[in-house]
Amino acid sequence: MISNKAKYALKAMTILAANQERVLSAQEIAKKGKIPYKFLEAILTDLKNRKLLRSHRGASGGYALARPPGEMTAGEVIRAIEGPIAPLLCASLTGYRRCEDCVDEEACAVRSLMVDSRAALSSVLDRRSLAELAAFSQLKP
Amino acid sequence: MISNKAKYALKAMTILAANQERVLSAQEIAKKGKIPYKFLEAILTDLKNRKLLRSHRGASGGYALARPPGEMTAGEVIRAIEGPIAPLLCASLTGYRRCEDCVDEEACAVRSLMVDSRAALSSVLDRRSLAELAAFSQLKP
DNA sequence: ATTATTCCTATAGAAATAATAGGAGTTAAA
DNA sequence: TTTAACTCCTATTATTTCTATAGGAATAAT
Ligand code: FES
Ligand code: FES
Repeated sequence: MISNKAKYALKAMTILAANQERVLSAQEIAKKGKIPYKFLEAILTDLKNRKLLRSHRGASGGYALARPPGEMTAGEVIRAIEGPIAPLLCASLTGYRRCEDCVDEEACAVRSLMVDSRAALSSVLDRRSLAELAAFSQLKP
Repeated sequence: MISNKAKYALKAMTILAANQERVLSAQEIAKKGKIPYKFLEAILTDLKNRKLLRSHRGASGGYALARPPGEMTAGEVIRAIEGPIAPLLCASLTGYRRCEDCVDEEACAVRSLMVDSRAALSSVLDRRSLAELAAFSQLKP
């Protein structure tokens, strides 16, 4: 289970991808995505610090994707907010950490299960681009 | 990311599957898996209440799998401890719940992504039996 | 100037996580 | 029949994470 925060982040990024030509204000995104405004602000700041968004201050400012939506993936967004997608750190590529309680990692059945889970998850999250998400959301306009 | 609790549950179930012939005490499992004893006790109680384990009280008592390890899956264990494996409830089969903030679920790109993620995860977790986990852990004895 | 924005810091309640503690009840074996 | 090894039950607690909310300073277009 992912947090609301990650879900809102994905929604916001999808909305931005679907309006790639314009800069959207946090207010606009909050309204379109039914996301609590102040919470969204914090999320957008995170995404900006992680270099997934660019921001423009002042009147008619707002947020825009840092790169073309075809080159950004859902996995990146989730990692930016939640950290590694592997169910256990011992199975993570991006945030590996040893399990104190497992003597032999190579022989650990739980780890092997989680390595496979990570791969399965990654095959979905790291292959789906924001462009695809935006396209899907416009199937029913 | 899953909780320590779920990880310990998987380890405990794997240990039990690898010693299918005997009844193991919580102490024994705690030692073999390097799991905090009192914490493990609570976990085993959960697994028993969810009918994944059978317990025998008193001297030479302990815990044993409720069914043959070939017929129990990692997915069952995780669901018993963590609840649904879908990243969002709107994408869950076992614990479906509507998203308040999404107007049209069918057109929601985030949901579609999570439906696919759930399927990918399930294809690993619901296909791996405890017997397989036990076998793996004995590759290096 | 005015207004619409991002940006920054601080706060905070609620829930989940990860245990620990102590003891009551059960059962097999000595 | 005692005793030791167990499960089982009920609390308690510290820490962290989640999910926001509040208020105002900095910035930029008009
Ligand atoms: S090595 Fe991480 S669960 Fe065993
Ligand atoms: S319906 Fe659940 S995220 Fe949109």
